[in-house]
Amino acid sequence: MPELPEVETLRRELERVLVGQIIKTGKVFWPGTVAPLSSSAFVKKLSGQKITAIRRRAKILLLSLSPSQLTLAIHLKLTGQLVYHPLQPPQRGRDNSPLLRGGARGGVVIGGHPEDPTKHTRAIFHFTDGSQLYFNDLRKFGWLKLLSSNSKEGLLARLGREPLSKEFGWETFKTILQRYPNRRLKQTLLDQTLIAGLGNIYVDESCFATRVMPDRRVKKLTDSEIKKLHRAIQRILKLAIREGGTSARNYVRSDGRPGGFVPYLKVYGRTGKPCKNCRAPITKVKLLGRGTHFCPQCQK
DNA sequence: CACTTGACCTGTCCGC
DNA sequence: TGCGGACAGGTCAAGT
Repeated sequence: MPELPEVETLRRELERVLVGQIIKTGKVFWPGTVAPLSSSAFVKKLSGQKITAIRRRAKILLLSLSPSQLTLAIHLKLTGQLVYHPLQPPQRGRDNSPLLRGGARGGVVIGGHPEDPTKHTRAIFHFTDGSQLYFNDLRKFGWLKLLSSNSKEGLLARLGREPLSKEFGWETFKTILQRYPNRRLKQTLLDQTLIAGLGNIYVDESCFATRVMPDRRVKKLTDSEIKKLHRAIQRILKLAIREGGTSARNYVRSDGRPGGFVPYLKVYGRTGKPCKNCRAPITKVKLLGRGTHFCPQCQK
């Protein structure tokens, strides 16, 4: 679920609160999340490191660390979350009763943090100012990797164009599409080695906005449709970023609140509901092994 | 090359 | 109520 707009939303939010922070320590609850390093090696390498920058490439977050010069790469895959808990200032008055400290289930932890790890918390980072970053991941597909400069290059080498970059003009987009003329449009749009950052939601939405069926052979697209699709992809991604992403299922922003793009969805997750353009019921089929939503009347 | 299946996982939902 | 199965959908590997 986290696609480019969701990861970019997190990048912007975390950049504000994490750059300059020093990692005091960490805890790993599911070793697979940090493989191939052991949990202890992972924590040891991170401890004492300062976060100097947070970038994004495709759906990957890249945290630059100093002085090690390593990069912490984070992929949320389907259900990953990064939730930041700022330090809660100690409170006074009756709420400060020791009885509430680390108290019973549902109790507030005064001067601590709003939540204990959930059963889906796979790792926690503790910063020297007392704040924490939780990595939650229901399905355990997400990962955290500590990379040298070389291994980082290796990881990023195969990724295609950033769809919101200056280099992604419509002519470039056309060239990319023509690379595999016999493919279905959806397959090329999802191919991270060609275009980096689109996922199932924004592909279906972009196809609807262009009034094109996702299973169209790429070579059958007209120039006018390619231009329209190019504009639609950029417009939808930008709007979704502005809205903080799409919380269709698990995704939340770094403060735990959902993104605001769901009301803008025209086809994704609207199976059987009337098309917002023509009232025909939105149809869902399986294409390339993925749930694929479209309007049978509007899209050709 | 196009396309499918399975693997990695756990939760929700639906029909019986 | 529980139980089995489909489904969610990012990515890669392996097979047809």
